Amino acid sequence: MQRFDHNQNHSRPAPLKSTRQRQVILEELRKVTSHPTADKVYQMVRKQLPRISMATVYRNLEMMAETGQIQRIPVPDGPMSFDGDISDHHHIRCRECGRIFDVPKDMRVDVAVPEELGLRTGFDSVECFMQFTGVCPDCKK
Amino acid sequence: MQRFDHNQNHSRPAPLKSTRQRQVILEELRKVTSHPTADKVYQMVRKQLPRISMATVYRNLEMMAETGQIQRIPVPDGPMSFDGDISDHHHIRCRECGRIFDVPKDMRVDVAVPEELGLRTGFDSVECFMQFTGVCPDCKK
DNA sequence: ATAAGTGCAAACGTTTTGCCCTAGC
DNA sequence: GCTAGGGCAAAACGTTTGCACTTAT
Repeated sequence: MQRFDHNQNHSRPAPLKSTRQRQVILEELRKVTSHPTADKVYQMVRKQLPRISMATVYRNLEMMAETGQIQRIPVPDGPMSFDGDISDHHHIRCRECGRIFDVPKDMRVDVAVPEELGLRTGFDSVECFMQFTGVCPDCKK
Repeated sequence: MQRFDHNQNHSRPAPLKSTRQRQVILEELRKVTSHPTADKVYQMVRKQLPRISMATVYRNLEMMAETGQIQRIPVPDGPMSFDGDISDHHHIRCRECGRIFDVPKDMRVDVAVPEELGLRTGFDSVECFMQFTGVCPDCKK
């Protein structure tokens, strides 16, 4: 089934139990800058919790995104990536190697646009998903 | 396997044969404004070509995107959509019903950003994928 | 004790593939 | 006649779900 709403700001109630799985997932995600996919997170936490399942990883990533503890980074035409850094920033993805890097959000971008767009299209609560791509310094060779 | 490059501007050689399947797919895509997914395109062309297969639809959509005859619209967290209108414009997607609408590209958006970003990140040929979301007039009720 | 959370395996929706057949050139 | 392209079925991929078991509260 198709899910249309990938907005992460609908905060849901915080989890009721504190589990080792959750702790490790969040820890690992916060200690890297690599914006891993669910599968990468699974590989990372498996070193500490060899019996953890993918389902648990997915369930917790989803929950953490909805409670605002992590950020989801939808990758057009690729698997979802995750970011333990929830500060407001952009991402730039290398078209060669696929790696995602942070971009500080201090530029004159997408600022006045959503309101203007709402007026012109009749849409409510307009948001803008934006992702930069390019060829990273490493891949320039 | 993961595909990182969803850029549609790497024009590949034009197809060698003209087939009925190709004609119908392109026709149908050009006659609607609804930005259908591959499955929707399949349903559309099946009325004229009941024996066509999904594989053919996917193969042709990919080829047409790479030869610049159609546009791919990656939908974050949803199936790829397609647009027979290849003129330069943005899209806005309703978070309630999932429909995609056109937005004219005449706003002061993403203009000077890529160059500046290149300087600041060391990336080459920076591009910006941008997609707006909101609640469409119909879904406001 | 209870119910939230886990692991496992199976299912899901989307997209791709291999193989053999069909049909444009 | 040659080979690009098609149909079919199966596989691949990322993700979700049902269910019985475990564990934090």
